[in-house]
Amino acid sequence: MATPNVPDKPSLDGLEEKWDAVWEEQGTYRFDRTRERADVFSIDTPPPTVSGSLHVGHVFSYTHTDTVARYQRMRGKAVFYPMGWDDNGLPTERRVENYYGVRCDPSVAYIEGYVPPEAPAKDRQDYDAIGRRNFVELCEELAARDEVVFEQLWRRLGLSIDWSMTYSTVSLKTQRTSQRAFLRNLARGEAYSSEAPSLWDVTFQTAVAQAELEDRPRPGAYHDLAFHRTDGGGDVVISTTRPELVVSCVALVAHPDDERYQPLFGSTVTTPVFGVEVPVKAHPLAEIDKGTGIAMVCTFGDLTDVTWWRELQLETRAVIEKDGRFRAEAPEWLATDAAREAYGQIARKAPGGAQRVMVELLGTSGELLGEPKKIEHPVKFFEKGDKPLEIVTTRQWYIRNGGRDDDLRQALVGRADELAWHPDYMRHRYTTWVDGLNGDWLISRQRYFGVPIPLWYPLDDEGRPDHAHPIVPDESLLPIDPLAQVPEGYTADQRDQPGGFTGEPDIMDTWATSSLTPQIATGWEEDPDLFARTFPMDLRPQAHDIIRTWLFSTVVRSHFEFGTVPWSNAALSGWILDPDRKKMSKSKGNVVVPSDLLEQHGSDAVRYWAANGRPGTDTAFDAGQMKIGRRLAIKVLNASKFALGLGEPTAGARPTEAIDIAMLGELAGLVDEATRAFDGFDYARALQRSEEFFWRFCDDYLELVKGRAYADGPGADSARAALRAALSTLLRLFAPFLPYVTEEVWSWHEEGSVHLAPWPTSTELRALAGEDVTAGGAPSPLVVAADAIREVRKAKSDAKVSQRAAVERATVTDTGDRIAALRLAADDLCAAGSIDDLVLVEGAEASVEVVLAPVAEA
RNA sequence: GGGCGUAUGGCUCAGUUGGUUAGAGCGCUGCCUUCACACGGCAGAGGUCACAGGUUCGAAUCCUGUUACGCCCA
Repeated sequence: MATPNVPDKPSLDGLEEKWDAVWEEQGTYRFDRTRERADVFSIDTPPPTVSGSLHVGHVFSYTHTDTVARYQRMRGKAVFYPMGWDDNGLPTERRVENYYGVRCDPSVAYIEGYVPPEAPAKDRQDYDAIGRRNFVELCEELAARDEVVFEQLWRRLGLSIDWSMTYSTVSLKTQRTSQRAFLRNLARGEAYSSEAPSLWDVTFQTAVAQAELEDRPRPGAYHDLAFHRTDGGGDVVISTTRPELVVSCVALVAHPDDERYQPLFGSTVTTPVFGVEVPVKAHPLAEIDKGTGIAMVCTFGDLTDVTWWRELQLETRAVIEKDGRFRAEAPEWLATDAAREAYGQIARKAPGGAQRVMVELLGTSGELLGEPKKIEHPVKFFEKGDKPLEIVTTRQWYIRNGGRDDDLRQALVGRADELAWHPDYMRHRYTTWVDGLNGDWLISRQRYFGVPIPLWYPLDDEGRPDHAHPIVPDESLLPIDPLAQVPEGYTADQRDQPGGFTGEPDIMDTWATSSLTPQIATGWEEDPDLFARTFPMDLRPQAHDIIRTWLFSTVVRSHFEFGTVPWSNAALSGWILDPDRKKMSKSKGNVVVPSDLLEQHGSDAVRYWAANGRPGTDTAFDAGQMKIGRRLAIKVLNASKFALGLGEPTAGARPTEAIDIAMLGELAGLVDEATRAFDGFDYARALQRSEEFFWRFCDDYLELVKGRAYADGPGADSARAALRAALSTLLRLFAPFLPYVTEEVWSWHEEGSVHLAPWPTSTELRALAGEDVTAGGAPSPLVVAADAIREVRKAKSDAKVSQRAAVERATVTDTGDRIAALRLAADDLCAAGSIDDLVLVEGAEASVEVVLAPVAEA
C-alpha cells in the first residue's frame, strides 16, 4: 500500500480526459488473447448505425453492458469487448443522399475525383446522379467521418472497449465473412433464389423482409362493386378498398361454409368495366362477416391475395410495376377495345390516381353501388418508408428461417431454451415471432451500398440468365463484386453478352450481415486462434424491439453454420422515455444530445443514471438522477479523502473494536449480494445495494468512529484498518459504475488500475474482521449505535441547535442484548454525539431521552 | 383479436421464496456555515401499495376478474 497522496480539494473535473488517456496508453482494456475460452468473457456488442446519431438510449444500454464487462474483468476474466460500426446498407445510403445531394444511377460512369454539389438540391429528383462506384466512395467517406465522432463519445462515456478490435459491417473483411457465410448457406441448400411475389417499397425500389414491416392505420373506403354472373343469374357484389385493382382481378372467393355463395362455387363472373371472366372459389380465409362476405382476388392487393393465388392456383395478372405505377401497355388479358380504352386512363398512374379514375369509370357504368364507406384500416409499410408497400413479383434471394418448414421452425424455437434471457420473459418475444413466421427470410436488396451477393449467372444464346445454375466463386477469392469482377473461365468482354455471363446486381440486406456479428467479431475462418478463444460468445446485449430481426437472424445463421446458439446469455435493454413517458424520437424534438449530457453532468453521473435502469425496463430520462450520481461521485471523493487522510495504521493493525468488526461483517454481506446480482446480470441491484450501504456508511459509521480514528492508539488503529478495508472494497464495488472517480481515488493510494483489481470477496472481509459480533442473532453494535445517534440528532434538530451542541445526559432504554451491544460502542457514541453522560438502562419500552446542556448566553 | 409487461407518497423507483410499524432518493418544510464533504450535513411531513373478489393465522407480494398504460404480433 503506497503512502496516500490525497489532493487538498478533490474534484471530478477533468477526470475523463485524464483517465481515458491513461487507460489507452496502458492498454487497460486490451483483450488478453493468450487466455483459454473458459477464462474469457466475450461480448457481442451491437454495432451502432453510424449514419444515424447516437442518442441517450445508446448511452443507456451501452453503459449496462459496460458494467457487466467491468465486473467480469474484475472477476479475473479476459474480457473480449470489441466495438463494431454498422455502416452498411440503406441508412447510410439515405444519409449520403441527403448529406451530399446525390443519388445513385448505376448507368452513370465513374468520375475520377468527383466532387459533390456544394449544397444539396431541394428536391430529390434534382440530386446529382452519380455512378455506383462514386456513390459507394461517398458512403465510405461519410461513414469513416461519423465513426470518429462515435468513438470519442464512447471513450468519454468510459466504455471499457478494446479499441484495437473494432470492426465495420462493410469492410472488406466483413464482406468476406458475409459472402462466405452466404455461400455456405447456398451450398447446404439453406439459401435459394426464387421468382415470387415480394413486398416492394416503391420509394426505395427494393424488396423488404417480413421483419421490416409495420402496420400503420390509414384512411380507406369500402367500394361496393357489381360483378356479373356469366350464367345470367344477376350480379355478385363485393366490397374492396382497392377498386383500382379490378383490372388485375383473377377470382372471387368466399368462405366454404357461406350458404349465400355456395351455389356460385365453380361458376364464373365477369369483372366490372373490363369484362374479364374470373372463377368464383371457396377458401377458409374469406371472412363471412367482412363486407359482403365475398372478396376479389387481385395480383396482388395484399398478402392474403398471395395466399389465395398460391393455394387456389390462380392466374397472374400483374399491373403495378417496380416504380409503383400501373404498366403503360394495356394487359393482354383485356379482350375488348372498350376495356383497353378504359385501361388507357389508368396507365402510368400511381395507385391513388388510378383509384380516382376507376371510381369515376365504375360510377359511369353503374357498377359502383352506393357511396364508398370510409374506414380506417391497417396498411403495410416498410418501417423506413412512407408509401404503402406494393406486392411485386420479382426474383429474390432467401435464407430459410422456418417460415415454410415446420421442423426447422421447431428447431429454431427450441434454441430459445439454450439461452439465458435477461429478463427471462423476453424469450416469449422470440418464440412468438418464430411461431408466427409465414415465409422465408428475404435477404436480397436492389440497392448499391452493401455486401454484394457473390454470384454470376451464365447467359444463354439469347442473353437470358440461367438463375438455376449460378456461377459460384471459390471462397479463397472473396470478397468479390460480381459487377466488377469476372468469373473464372470467362473474359470481361463476355459480360452481358449472349453466351457470356452477367453479375448478380443485388446486395444483401444489412441484417444478412449483422446477423453474423459473432462470426465477424471473433474472426470466424479469419483468425482461428481468436475464434477458438471467444466463440460461442457469452453475451449478446441488445434492445428488445429487435429480437425479431437481429437476435433471431443471428440465431438462424449460427444454427446453420455451427449447430449451436451463438451466445449463452441475451440481455435485453429497455428504451429511454422522455419525462412524459413517450418514446424519445427526433421527430418529437425531445432528443437530448449525449455529448452535452456528459459535459454537463460528468460521465460517472450519467452512467449512474443509466445503471439504475434494470434490464428490460423502459426508463424515463431524468436529469435529477444524474445530479444524484454526481453527488455520489463527489461523496466518494470526500469520504475517501477522510479515510486516507487519517494517517497510516500501524503496520499489521487489525480491527479490534466491535463496531468496526460489525461494519466489516455487514460489508461482507453486501459483497455477497452485489456478486450474486451481477452474476444474474442485475447490475442495477448491485448498484442500489452498494449505494445504500455507502450512504449509511458515511452518515453513521464514519461519524461514529471519526473521533477515535483521529486519535492515537489501538482504537485508532482498529478504525483506520477497518476504514482502509472498507474503502478498498467500496471502490471496487463502485468501479463498474463510476469508473472515473474510483480510478482517481484508487490512484491516491494503490498501484495499478482499480479496473484490473480483483472483485472483492466476503471471505477476505470476514477473515479481516476475525470474529462475527452478530453471531447467534446478537444485535449489531453498529446498528444499535446508529439508532441511538439518530435519536440524539433528532433531539438537537427539534431543539434547533447545532449538531455540535453538547448533551448533558442521554438515557437509552432498550432490551438487554441491544444494551449489551451498545455498551461495546458507548465511547464512539459519546464522542459522535458530544454526550457527557450516557446512561444505559434495560427495559421493555425502548426510548432515548436526551438532556441538552444549557447553552451559554451570548 | 392474441402474447408479454407495468400500475407502490407530488416525481423516479426498491421491496429477494407471503411474515412485525411498506423503504430510498428527488422535490417540499425546518434547522445547522461542523476540523472528509455547502457540488454539503441533520431532521420532519407525506402512501387505505390501480380496482373488485378469493386463498391464508397473516397479502404490496399468491390466484381469478376488471380498468389504465406500454411494447410485440395478427
